[in-house]
Amino acid sequence: MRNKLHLAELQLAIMQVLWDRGEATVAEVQADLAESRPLAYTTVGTMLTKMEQNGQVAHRTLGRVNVYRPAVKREKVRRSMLSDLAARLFGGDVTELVSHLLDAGEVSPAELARLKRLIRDKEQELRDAE
Amino acid sequence: MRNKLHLAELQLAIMQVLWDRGEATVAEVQADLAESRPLAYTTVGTMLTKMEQNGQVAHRTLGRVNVYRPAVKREKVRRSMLSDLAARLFGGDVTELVSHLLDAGEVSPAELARLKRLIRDKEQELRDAE
DNA sequence: CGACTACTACCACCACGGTAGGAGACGTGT
DNA sequence: ACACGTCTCCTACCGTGGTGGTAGTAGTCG
Repeated sequence: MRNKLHLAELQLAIMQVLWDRGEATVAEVQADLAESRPLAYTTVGTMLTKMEQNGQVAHRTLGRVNVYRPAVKREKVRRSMLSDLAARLFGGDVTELVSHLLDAGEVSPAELARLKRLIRDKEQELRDAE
Repeated sequence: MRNKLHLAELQLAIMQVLWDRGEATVAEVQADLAESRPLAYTTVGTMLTKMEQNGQVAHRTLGRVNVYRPAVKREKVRRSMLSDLAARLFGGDVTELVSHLLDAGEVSPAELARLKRLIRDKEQELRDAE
């Protein structure tokens, strides 16, 4: 039984739409997804239904249209999937992970600066907690 | 057609064993996995076969035993899966990602220090490249 | 030699993500 | 009143990850 917080490819894409819009009809989701991945209307509908069964989205009926909304929090999913990957792929070694991130990705100097501040804040936080 | 660098749950666990040991027989993989997930010998064997078809592992026959070895580099997989997740889940926003990592996980002060140095190095690297 | 054991190879099967077609309900413009 | 377009719902299908049984084969030991 799959964890509700683990989202597959398309599911995640759909959730992004819902998170961004707050709620959306099948047509709206399909429209938003159309450029990156053109899908049949029914495909989106089916997926939404399955995701509702999984407890990942919920819907209310407005007139005769279903309006879907997220049933899991973006933050929760992010945290869950990320720490999952961190554990599985890096054995929880955060440093290794970030190192790969820096090597592989486009990290702008501005981002580096923000990262530095982030870490400083975290250090402060840990000190305060003591 | 799935990317060879995208590994599912069990596949990843198996790869970890192979990466750690360099190469291993089915029995060895099964033994290493036994504690975290007890699996039938045949399950491991089948999975290895499928992974060979996927080009993720290769094997040589030693006597009458198959010895499997990784056919993809740990670094490659890490980089690929990580940046994949970064893109899909955080829209490429590395700062957001690291922020979640710090909030969610156990980050020791020592790790924070290492992270700081990591970023400093990266900044230096970018400056030098200019 | 004959029984045991350790493996591999082949096959079956389920769950689920992903994809979509077709049926049927219903509001709307002419 | 009717044809149209729009929506939902049901059904189906494929690929693949994951799980394991069965059978055959090749060494090993009393």
